[in-house]
Amino acid sequence: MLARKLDLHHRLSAEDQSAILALPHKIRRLEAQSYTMREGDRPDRCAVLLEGYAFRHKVTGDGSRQIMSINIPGEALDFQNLFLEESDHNVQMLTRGVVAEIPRSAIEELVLSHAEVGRAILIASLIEASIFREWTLNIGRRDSRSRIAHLLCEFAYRITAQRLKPEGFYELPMTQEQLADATGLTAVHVNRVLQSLQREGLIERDRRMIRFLDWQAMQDVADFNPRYLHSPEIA
Amino acid sequence: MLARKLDLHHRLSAEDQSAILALPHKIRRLEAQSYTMREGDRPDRCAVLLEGYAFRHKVTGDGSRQIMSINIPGEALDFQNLFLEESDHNVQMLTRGVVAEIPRSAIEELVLSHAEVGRAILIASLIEASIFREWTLNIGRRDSRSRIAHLLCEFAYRITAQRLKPEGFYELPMTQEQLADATGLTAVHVNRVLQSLQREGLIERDRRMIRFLDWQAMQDVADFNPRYLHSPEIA
DNA sequence: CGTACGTTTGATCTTTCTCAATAATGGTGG
DNA sequence: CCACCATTATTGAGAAAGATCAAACGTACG
Repeated sequence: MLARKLDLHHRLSAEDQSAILALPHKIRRLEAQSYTMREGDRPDRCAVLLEGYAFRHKVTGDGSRQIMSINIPGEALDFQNLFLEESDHNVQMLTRGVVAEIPRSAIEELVLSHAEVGRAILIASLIEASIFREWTLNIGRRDSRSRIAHLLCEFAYRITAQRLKPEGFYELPMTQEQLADATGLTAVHVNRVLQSLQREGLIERDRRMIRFLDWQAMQDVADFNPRYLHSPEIA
Repeated sequence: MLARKLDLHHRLSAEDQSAILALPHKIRRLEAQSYTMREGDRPDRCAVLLEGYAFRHKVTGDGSRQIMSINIPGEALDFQNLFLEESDHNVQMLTRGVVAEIPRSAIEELVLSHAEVGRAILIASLIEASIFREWTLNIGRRDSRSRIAHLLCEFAYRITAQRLKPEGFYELPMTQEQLADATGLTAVHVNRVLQSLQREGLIERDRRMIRFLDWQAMQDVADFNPRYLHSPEIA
């Protein structure tokens, strides 16, 4: 279950794979909104997301929230924290879901005894860092229309690469307020932009389902180039 | 020279230290604005910054630039790229400076033979990722005043922690246009905000020199909490 | 079937951008 | 050392994107 799902973007030997498989872990079912890590916590375990979606966020002193990334099934939620003393951000479930929790000590040992696994964890962490950089560009330098389109493209691309997407449409399990917190906008403005994308025939919406009517046009509006995802697969 | 400067935020054994010391490298003097890495390049070496300042940035399709971080002496510039196939961003010198260039292959071997060094590189990369996240929060959720104050605080804090700062003031080697590209603002607005911080007696400026007149007040304006820097030292 | 949460709409306000002009500054060649 | 040129900083006026506030409308779920 664990090794089949854990996506490390890096080929591992059978021996390394079975070392991962042998990792002690506890399967845990989580409700939407529950935290797997809070800013200030000492990380003592790593959750691997098996089902459902999660997100990372931080909050300013005056209480506004910025979401810094979305996590999809197959991704480890806590590599960003596990090797540091103290978490600098929150990790929260977007939907209900299932995680496998691995004790920190087991991973520490694995990394020291299996250098290639350490390398794989480094690579996965660096790819996430690349996503953070793209989000900084997105929020700092694109207008609201491109920003939102970019988020939609990234999500569609990633779930497609992970073979989680059925057929031209998908569920984006985020409220408009969460979308706003991910793009540095307000929920009201997100609502208006979504409506305008719909009016122009780029997407269709039903509830939280999004259907792309023109993938190429969306990519153009979004200024989306998947290079930063460092994905071996093609969408 | 190399190991004395390379700052890895992680204690290493004498054996690991001397392995780093033994790394083949070439000292190179670089002019301001010169690139050490461009988006799309295959990373084949890692530059360690010995003198001067550098920055990371990306450019949107319509040509606007977003700076994602500043690097100061002692930091490795290319851990973010070295373990991936293709660079997803540019790294450029802010000032003239000196770097030590280490071949990728030498680092790859070192990481596989010295697991603790690999761990140190992972930690350094994760700290940089934490800085990316804080910048996303800064740009997405703080107003222009806090944003700029935050950048000034971070820079002051980091050069202080690295013992590069002389005495209450320091040179921030950035034009107002670069400051704008780092904060998601325009140069004109940066100019006005700097003047207002000065008018209110928070900072003094002379050329690119910045003097903090009230460190606590600046931290308050900036909503600056150094936790995200994961720095062992105290400022 | 009521309540809490999320979405949509309209009106108005503010921050920040844009455009354009002027003033300083720094570095360079003579 | 000085004149010149390119870059950077500063200022003002007007425009625009997105925020804010407030209310109404839907919808899911207990």
